[in-house]
Amino acid sequence: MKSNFNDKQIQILEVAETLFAEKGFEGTSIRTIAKVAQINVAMVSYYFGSKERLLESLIVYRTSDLKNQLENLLQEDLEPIEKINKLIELYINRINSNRGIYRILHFEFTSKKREQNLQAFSELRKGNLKSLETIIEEGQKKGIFRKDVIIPLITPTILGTFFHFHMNKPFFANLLNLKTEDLYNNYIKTNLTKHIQQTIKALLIYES
Amino acid sequence: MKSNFNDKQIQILEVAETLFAEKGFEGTSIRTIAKVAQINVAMVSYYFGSKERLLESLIVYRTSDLKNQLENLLQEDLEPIEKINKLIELYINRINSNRGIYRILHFEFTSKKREQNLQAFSELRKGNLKSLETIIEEGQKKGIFRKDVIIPLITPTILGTFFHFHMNKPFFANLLNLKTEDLYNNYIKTNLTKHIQQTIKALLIYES
DNA sequence: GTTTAAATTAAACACTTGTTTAGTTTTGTT
DNA sequence: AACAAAACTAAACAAGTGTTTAATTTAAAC
Repeated sequence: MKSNFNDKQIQILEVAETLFAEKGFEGTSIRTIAKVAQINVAMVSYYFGSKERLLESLIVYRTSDLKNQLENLLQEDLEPIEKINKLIELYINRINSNRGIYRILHFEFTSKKREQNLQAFSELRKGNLKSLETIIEEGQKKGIFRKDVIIPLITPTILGTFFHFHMNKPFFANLLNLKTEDLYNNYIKTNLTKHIQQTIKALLIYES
Repeated sequence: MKSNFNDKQIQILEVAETLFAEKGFEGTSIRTIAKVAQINVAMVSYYFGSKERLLESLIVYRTSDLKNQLENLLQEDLEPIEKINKLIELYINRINSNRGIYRILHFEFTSKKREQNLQAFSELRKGNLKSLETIIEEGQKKGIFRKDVIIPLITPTILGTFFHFHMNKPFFANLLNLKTEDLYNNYIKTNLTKHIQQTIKALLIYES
């Protein structure tokens, strides 16, 4: 799929992404975006119409290929628990290397004003949930997974754990002695990912 | 402990809490606060010094009694797993009935500008973590809990799951058919709480 | 009842906000 | 080279921002 945005638009989108993620949507002014992107203030209105529609464009720009990645995973020839582990890894890797946009989504999705604008995002999420359901039902049929788990609550556990950790980065970096960016990223890729996989596996398999 | 704020200040704080939670800190103007609280714009500066220090006061005002609640729980004569379950219930109940301030904390804590102002909050959290550690180590000594869990990552799983659910309220209310506020609240109190308890229990007890 | 301090007010201050306008420059096409 | 469309600009616009000022009202102390 070819991008509908030209070079200049992409330049603006990427600056906006960084700033929105750092200071929030309301906390970022068009003039700041223009200054950092080294363009005239009027260019944002010229290319995107308004600040609000710049945000919408940004979301479209960044969330258009996750769907395929998930569907490919579904097709792979793996045990259900392996698929779950890979799904968790995929989510974390993806969000971790697109921190900006996911932080923005996380922050702005609740705002009632924004609700309707982000409906495309809502559809994406429903699709993702369907993929997860498919995997878990496969495991249940095979008798590996327990049947009394509430599937829609598994995503909050996966993503919520990651986000809560990441949103409180200063706190955990201090607590766990992750002094450099590398140490922090490495902790996510290894320990945090493992913790989430361990948690979901236990939840799906443990019989009380 | 007696509150250091007078009636007028509390009135302002509670209006600010509602508005900050709804529209965010940057998204809320002092003039809006003044209008809703039916006071003059200058009163905020008069009583709190600045908008920023109004936020600090709000945090102090709202998070000063959680510590005791947790310490009382530690003293109770219960099995470790029961203590964990009660701790989860305590967290969710508390955050759920103080949604405003916790949403604000969740949103504003990451902002680099705010980091140092919220240090009191950081100390509170470290204390909470210590309490959780005590309970889990008790369970490990008794041979009930496995020993390879990363304790500091359990809080992110508990709170993250709850927050992720709650921050995406429109999405989950739609998905799970929770049409009224009551249905939504009831779902949190029953299903979501149970899911989190089930998850943490499985994580602590399940042996791979 | 007068004095003194606290509470409250409307107005002004200086500055930032998103957006639009009316030009100017650049680019591509014939 | 001439033209038209696209890209870009500085300036202005109206509205909103947090904070301060100086004046007034209310309350407490004597």
